[in-house]
Amino acid sequence: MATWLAKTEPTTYSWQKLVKQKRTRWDGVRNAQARINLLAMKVGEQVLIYHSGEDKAVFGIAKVAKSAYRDPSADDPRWVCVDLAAEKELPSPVSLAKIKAEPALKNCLLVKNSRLSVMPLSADELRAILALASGG
DNA sequence: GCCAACGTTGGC
DNA sequence: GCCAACGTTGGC
Repeated sequence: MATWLAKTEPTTYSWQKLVKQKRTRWDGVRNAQARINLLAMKVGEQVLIYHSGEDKAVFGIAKVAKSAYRDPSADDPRWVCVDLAAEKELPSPVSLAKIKAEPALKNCLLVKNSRLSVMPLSADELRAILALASGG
């Protein structure tokens, strides 16, 4: 089972808003590589939600509620979106600084490719982030 | 098909 | 506010 990380600008759409709404359409992704990742998501897979901009931290875990389908917010029918449902909030947010300071996460795409908005996480990377979230 | 110019994202 | 990294566009 794959795990993912999706970025959002909290002023545009935040983890807190997802918790309130319980479920949302994750649309607006306009990057070819991110699109490939969206297409690979399967229902039930976990997606860490990361805030860029002011917060720069992972806040919670969502689950894929609906796999990729045409993004109605795009003119070009090739862009896709998924539906995500809030699953659980991390015990504490994991900041980008902590992620960068953690040797196990040195090569994760969040660090390596700061402009990618939807990316896969390896099992080890997920473990490392969750460990940081519970104070480890 | 190459590459310079430009736009955007996102960290600092 | 700045700039590096990256993607896209358009002239050739």
